[in-house]
Amino acid sequence: MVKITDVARRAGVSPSTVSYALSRKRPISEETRQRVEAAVRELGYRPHAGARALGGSRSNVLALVVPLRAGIDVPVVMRFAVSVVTAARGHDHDVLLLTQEEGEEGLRRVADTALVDALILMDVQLRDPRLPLLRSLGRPSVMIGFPSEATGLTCIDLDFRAAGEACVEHLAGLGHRVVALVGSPPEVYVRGTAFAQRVVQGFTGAADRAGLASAVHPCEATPAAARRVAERLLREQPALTGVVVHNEAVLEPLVDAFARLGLRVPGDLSITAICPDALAEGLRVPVTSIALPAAEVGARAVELLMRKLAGEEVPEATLLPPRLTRRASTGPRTLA
Amino acid sequence: MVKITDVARRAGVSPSTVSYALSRKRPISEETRQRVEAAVRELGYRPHAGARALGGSRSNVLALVVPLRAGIDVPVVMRFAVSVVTAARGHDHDVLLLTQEEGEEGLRRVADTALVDALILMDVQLRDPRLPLLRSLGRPSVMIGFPSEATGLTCIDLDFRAAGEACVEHLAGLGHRVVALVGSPPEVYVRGTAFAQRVVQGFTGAADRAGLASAVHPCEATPAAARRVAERLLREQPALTGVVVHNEAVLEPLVDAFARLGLRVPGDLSITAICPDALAEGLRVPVTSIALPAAEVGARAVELLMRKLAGEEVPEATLLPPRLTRRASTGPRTLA
DNA sequence: TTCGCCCGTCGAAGCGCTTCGACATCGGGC
DNA sequence: GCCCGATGTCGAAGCGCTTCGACGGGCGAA
Repeated sequence: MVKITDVARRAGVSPSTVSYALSRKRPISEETRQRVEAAVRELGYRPHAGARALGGSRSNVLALVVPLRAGIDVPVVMRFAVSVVTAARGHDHDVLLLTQEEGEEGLRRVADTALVDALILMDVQLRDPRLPLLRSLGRPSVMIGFPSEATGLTCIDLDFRAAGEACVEHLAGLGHRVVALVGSPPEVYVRGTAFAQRVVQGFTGAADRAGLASAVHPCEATPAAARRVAERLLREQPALTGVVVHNEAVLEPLVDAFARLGLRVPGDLSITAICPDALAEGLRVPVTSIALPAAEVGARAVELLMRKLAGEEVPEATLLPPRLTRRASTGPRTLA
Repeated sequence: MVKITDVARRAGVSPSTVSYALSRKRPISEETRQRVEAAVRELGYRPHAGARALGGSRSNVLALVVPLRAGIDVPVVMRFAVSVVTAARGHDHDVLLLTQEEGEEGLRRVADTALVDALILMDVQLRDPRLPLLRSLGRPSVMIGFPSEATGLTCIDLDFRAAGEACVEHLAGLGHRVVALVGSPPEVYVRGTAFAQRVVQGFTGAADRAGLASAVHPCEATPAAARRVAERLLREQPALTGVVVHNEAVLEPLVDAFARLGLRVPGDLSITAICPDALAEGLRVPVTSIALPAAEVGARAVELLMRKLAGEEVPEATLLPPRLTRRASTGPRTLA
């Protein structure tokens, strides 16, 4: 193994100079640095990760905790993971993969052994048991998703309020005047899930600003509930022509229910959703939708972590702008 | 941070004794060990990973290289990854996630910096450019999948020959006397892909042993090709009642083609496949199939690596027994 | 000219752990 | 009763890197 002293000898300098030349933590003359870099190249020098971590108290490794739970969209998780790894490499860091299963003990372990410098958590729960731990870990962390109470921590996610707004604005732009939001199950709002409420706020606010008539309907995650909501919508808002769905589980049954009620999409009814692209694309009528920008979230999460590692202050909450993908389910209001 | 000297002081022994007590690399009296362990618990001691790696020249980290390429079945990859992480944790190791994108340079980097002790590669190509690198890396590695030439390396995968056999035996057991294999595209056989040829060998051998009439049909990965193969099968083997499909891309079109030709499954034709469970389950007629046992492959890969790290010799090739899942697509031969 | 300063470099002291050799103690075999 | 080999423990020497303090030389200011 070639070590720093070998490089030093070859370049005719001391080991500390080599270290400084490579880390640029102290001024080194251009000429000396050139010689050092040449020696590094010629010898194929690679600093020993363990030694570096021990000496410099930085391992240059991030922990990424991925969820396993049922109901998780695996391809989305994978996209997060890949974007995190790629972004981390861009900052000269590697990524250690932890499974949710390892739980708090796993987090504590990798943090306490200084195996990692910082952590990224995915699939954060509203009342996530790991929050107090994160606060006391003594290492920077970023959560992908928003728990109900995250003071002192850092979160990043899609801006669900803007997503709600974007859906409404899209419909308004197509001429729709009466819209409805089919939302999450009632208990989600009761628990105060941040992202669900944000959607409602965005939806309602945008509808008001655009002068649309609007209504919000929470909906259980069952096909039967979807059917009931569909019927109720038509009864209570006979002039309804635009629907926003923020409830993955009922999107398909809801579309079916509308069809069974004799409504054509988008002829009679335009539908937009906030859901994974795969779901929106796979339906009989592909649905105009806003998806979670996994790649961007991952990259930004890493960036936040790097800034925290550098001692910078970062915002507690980062919200990413939604992007709406037009598909077959939305069209201009037809004046029947 | 609590360090080994703190533990030593508390337990009233020297640091080296603590080290030996914990690693059990030298005999330590039961009583002393108890005291050391108590001190560890009371102080919440965690050995510093970097120091450990530096002192002991073992980082206790494995690298896992996951594929990104198009056409990759992401959930399957994820299942591999999770099983590798879980198995690694069972051996007190962590897992560093590398993306295929990083390429050979990434492998060299994590190996040369001693960030990892050993490597696991997924999605191995037949003539994988990384093979010579693996041989020269000076660290143990295991490949999931078989390249065409892997002397001196270690591979593990599903036993595709046995999978071919199992399909035939299942059909033979149901009374079928004339069977066909719809295989991979011709060029796959031309290139000598190990796993494709193994399936053919297993299929043919088992058919011969069972006294069945059999034929093998390579098939391009297009719906049109699937239709052509379906027609040809019926023309050339009029008495055909059993089909084995080893070509994910054409399974669905092939089933459709048979339906369009007026054959009912499994009434007229029994079909088995070697493909991911999700695909087999998702078809109109769920297909009896043999899937890649991702969890087991991952766990075994880690085990092989651990044995190599321990200096043991391990077999170059490990083949896992296939397991056939019965679904609706196979039934007894009906004597029309 | 001299003082003080900054630039560029060096030497040495760790970082926290493992491991090697040494040493003391204790039995058992002759 | 003595020697020898286990057995159990200790001290010290690294592992390869970073970093701190120091130092010499050059330069601008006084």
